[in-house]
Amino acid sequence: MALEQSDVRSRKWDRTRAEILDAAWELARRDGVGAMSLRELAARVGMRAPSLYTYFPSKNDLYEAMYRQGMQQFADAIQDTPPGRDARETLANRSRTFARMSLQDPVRYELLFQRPIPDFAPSAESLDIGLTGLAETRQFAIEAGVRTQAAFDIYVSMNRGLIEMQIANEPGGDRWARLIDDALEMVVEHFASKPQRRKR
Amino acid sequence: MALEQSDVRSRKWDRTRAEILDAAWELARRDGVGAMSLRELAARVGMRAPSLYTYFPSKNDLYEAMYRQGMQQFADAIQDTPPGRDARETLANRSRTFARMSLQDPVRYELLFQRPIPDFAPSAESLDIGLTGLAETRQFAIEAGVRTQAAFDIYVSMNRGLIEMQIANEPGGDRWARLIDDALEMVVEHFASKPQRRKR
DNA sequence: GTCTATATTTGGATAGAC
DNA sequence: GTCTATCCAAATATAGAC
Repeated sequence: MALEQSDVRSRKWDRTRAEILDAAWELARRDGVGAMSLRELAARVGMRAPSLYTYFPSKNDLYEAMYRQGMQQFADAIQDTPPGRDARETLANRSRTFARMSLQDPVRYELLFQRPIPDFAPSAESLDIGLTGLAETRQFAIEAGVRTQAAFDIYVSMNRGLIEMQIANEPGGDRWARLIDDALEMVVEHFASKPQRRKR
Repeated sequence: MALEQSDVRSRKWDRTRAEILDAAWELARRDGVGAMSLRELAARVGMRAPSLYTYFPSKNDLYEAMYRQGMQQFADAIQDTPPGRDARETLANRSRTFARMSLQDPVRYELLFQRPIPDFAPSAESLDIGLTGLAETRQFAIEAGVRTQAAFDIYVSMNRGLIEMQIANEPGGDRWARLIDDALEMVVEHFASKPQRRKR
């Protein structure tokens, strides 16, 4: 069954759009996400700047597409993480995946979890992409004995703290990254080994 | 004993410079440290942009002055932190001071501990300002039972993680900030209550 | 020391021809 | 869809008068 012409056209359009997006990530990795210019981005895909507007109505829409794609990559990776023999292992595996994804591409981490561009705010729809995986992870944490929201917040902050120290102070190294497993196990052990009170 | 005329002049120059620096912090707090323009900064102190060059040779020199000042404020606050009854309390007090300073002015935190401006790198001299206080804190940590560099890195990362989660997700709130004391105590307890092996 | 005027660069975005 | 040409805004920084 032959494709409609409009389908062919839109598939080409999609491919070009994806190519621009790839080039945008490359450029962001080189110069920082805030220092990316449409002129240079266009040059990288063999175009002039105005042609980009065929694919993205504005620069913020480009950021939005990058944000959504990055968020989707995180969500996919988290949900593709193999479960362990118990909830505690599954939680550890997911945390490792999050750390690996973060360290693998610090610029993506920056765009998703810090606020590097003052004028850009991701859409609620894009923000939602990660919520399902996060809710699942929270359930594994509960099963692993990290029961309260506060305990889970500490757990997540421990992971994030080591990741951000690694990225900020020694990108590409492992001084902080190599501590992640032990540090997270410490948190789980702390909360799992004793009953948690609801209030203090 | 009368001041030399050159002293009078330089004191006025110092005052104006300090006034510009204050206005720069105000502006950075409002717009973000990367979105600060010299035109608006000048307007805030009743000047035109070119006049600022009498006090700062370039915008990067202004950033450098801000960085140094912010670093000095952190160093002073840390070293003015009252000691506790033992090393563990002193360590906790210092960590609380660091967190309080961070949350009190997130833009200062950002300038000092993240890299918000791609073209700006602080001088080695400015970076050194915090080193003495950090080395002292490390000593208190050792006395408190947080002996290895890795253990101290985890301790610091726990504090930083909670601070950054608070700033990034809920500036002005306390969802993560209120967990700092307990989380840091958990880390100290973990390392202090058992002998630490040098390697794993 | 401060000003006006301006150089220079760079950015996002649009108009309209092809 | 892509281009050239251009607009418009904003930024840092400098020259030279006062």
